[in-house]
Order: sequence, then structure tokens, then C-alpha cells
Amino acid sequence: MELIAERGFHNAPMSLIAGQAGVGAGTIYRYFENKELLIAELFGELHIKVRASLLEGYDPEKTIETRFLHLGRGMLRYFIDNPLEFRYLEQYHNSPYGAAFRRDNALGKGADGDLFRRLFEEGLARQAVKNLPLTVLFALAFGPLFTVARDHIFGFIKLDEILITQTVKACWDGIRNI
Amino acid sequence: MELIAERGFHNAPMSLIAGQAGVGAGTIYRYFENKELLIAELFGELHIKVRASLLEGYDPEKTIETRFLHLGRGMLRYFIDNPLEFRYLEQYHNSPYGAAFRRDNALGKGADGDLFRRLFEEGLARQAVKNLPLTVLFALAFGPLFTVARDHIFGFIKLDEILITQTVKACWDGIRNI
DNA sequence: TTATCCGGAATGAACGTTCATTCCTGAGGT
DNA sequence: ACCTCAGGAATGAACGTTCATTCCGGATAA
Repeated sequence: MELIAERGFHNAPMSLIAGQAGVGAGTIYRYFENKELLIAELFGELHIKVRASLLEGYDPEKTIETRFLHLGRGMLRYFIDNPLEFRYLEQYHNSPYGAAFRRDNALGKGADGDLFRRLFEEGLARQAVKNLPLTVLFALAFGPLFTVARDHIFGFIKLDEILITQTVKACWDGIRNI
Repeated sequence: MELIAERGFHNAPMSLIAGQAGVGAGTIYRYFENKELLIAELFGELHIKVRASLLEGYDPEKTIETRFLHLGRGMLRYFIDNPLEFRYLEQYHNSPYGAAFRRDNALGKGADGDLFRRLFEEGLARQAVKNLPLTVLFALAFGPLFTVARDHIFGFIKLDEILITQTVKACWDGIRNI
């Protein structure tokens, strides 16, 4: 993960990965059929980790706004605390591998999309959020969060608790029914 | 541009690019010193094109909101009309080449960032937009726009004029001082 | 003729993957 | 307690492929 997050898929040769792992080049292939599957499997693991982290203290009984703030702030904090994981996930999203995943997520079955989809669908039903397609609501929520997380990790800005909250609240202003 | 937009930098070999251009493999090097410079030069051209398109009908005398809607809608429309250019720009942004560009843009001198920076700075001075760092305002504005453009181009959603306007207005709701 | 430009085969570096070989461990026999 | 050995695991040199770049013979223009 470190190598791929820092250097990208195409600049992280299997030989280097093996070296960093302290094993021989061929040993990797006893555990992963090929590079693509290694990448996908690692993505799966990180995905589960993120989801578990977001679920901590998540209360489905609270208001839509409260739950959205919880998820948004949790996500931002997680990425700031785990910058390598964020960079890895970003790489994965901007790759052919990630395209298939996004397609699934956009059109119905999505691993952690479920969490947010449920929230937005409930928000639509109660007219708490703007009457827009789910895809657009996702974009309004995650677009800024990912961008801001990247800017923080690259050092363009320093996010503290206050700024995190302000940012997520601003996202909510974009989503909520005014 | 077509090849790189569709296949990515690493799957668009110079030989293919030459073929598509109808010239021999070696001929490219009479016009571009190497692949990296070709990529950078193309980015520069597209960048200027986008900026020119945004400037069409842009009136610096109108209100902040009006100008923001103009720029946001213009950008979305441009990307929808020129999906290959959008994909190319995205590739560039998510590459080592693009990192340097983002750094410049975030910390001061930015080619078309100027346009938006001026707008946001004026908005801050007049308290028309939330009192947040420029970086965050950028994220709130462009994060959703890029995400939504990508979703449209990948076919996850169909953006028409109405939806474009609604999306940009929702972005503005996130940015404006409530 | 001479100068300039073009093409595409040649080059060498880098990569993912394979495979013949070596190493290690622990069960079984003495 | 000691030795033997079978078999799973690890190794890293070697292979085939792909790619960016170079180079030189020939075409074109002056």
C-alpha cells in the first residue's frame, strides 16, 4: 500500500513491493495470482476498514443532518489520519479497476454506498434534501470532501477540527432543501 | 488526446499515437522532445481553450452569484460537450505531472485559477460567500462539478440544461453565506 | 548536388511472471 | 535424543513482452 500510494500503480513494480515486504520476487505469487488481484484485494480490505470506522457511533435514529455530519466528519478525519490509505483509494478510483466499482456503486449495489444511499433516500422521502438524482447528491457530498482531503494531504491547507466541521456543514448546505 | 483520454498515459504508447496521427514513430520526436513534454504541451492548449470558453459572455460587473453560475454552468457544459478533453484533463490532474500544477494553483499563481480566485476573494470581501479558506471554497465549487461531469461522461446520469443549473445552484448554496 | 525531413526498424531499459532450485520444518523411525 | 526425509514454501535468475527513444537509409525539396 505504501509503495502504490506514494508512487502509483505503474511506478510500483512487483520487485519493489516484494523487497519492501521482505520476501523474494516470486513469493508474492504464492499469495496473489497477479498484480491486478493484489491491488483489488488490498482495495477490498481498506474499503471494509473505512466502513467500519464510519459506523462507529453512527446512530440511525438521529436526524438526517446529524447523520450526514457524522459520516462526513468521520470520513474527513479518517483520511487525514490515514493519508496513505486515502491516496491508495484515490489511485484505485482513477484507474480502470475503479471504474467498474464506480459503475456498480452508481447503479445500485454498492458496498458502503448503501450507507449513504439509505441516508439520501430517506432524506428525499422526507424532503430534507434537494430533489435531485442520487448521483448528484453523492457528488455534492463527496466531491468537496475528497478534494479537501487531498489538498490537506498534499499540504495546501491545514484542516483542524473546526475547519472539518465547517466544510462538512457547507456540504450539507449544498445538499439540504433550502 | 483521444488515445490518452481513452486509454490513459500508460496505455497510449508513442507508436500508437504516431499511428493515429498518420506519421512514423520517429517523427513525433521532431516536434516533441519526449512524451512528457507532449503531454504537458497538450494540457497547456486545452487549458487555454477551456479558459477562453468560460470567458465568453462573462461580465465582471454582475453579482458574485450570477458570475459563479455563469462559470459553473459553462464549465459543466464544456466538459459535457468535450468529454475527451475532460477525461484528458482528469488524467493529467491525477498524475505526477498534475501535482506540480495543483501546487502552483493552490499557493498563488494559477492560470485560470485567477478567474475563480478573484471571484471568491471579492465574495469574501463582500461577505457574499462563507468565510473559509480559498482552498475550501474551490473544493466546494469544483469537487461536485468534476464528479458530476465524470458521472455524466461515464453514463451514470444524463445531465440536461435543467439538471446542470440545479447542480451549480446547489454548489452555490454550499458556498454562499447563509 | 546538397540540405532537410521523414519513417520505421533497431535498441536497450523496465516490467510482470515463471520455474528450476534451495531452504525449512516437523513427523517418523531408530 | 538423534537422524532422516518428505513436501510445502521461498527464492531470484531468466524469459518474453512492451515501451520510449534513437538512428540511419531514403525521399523530397532547393
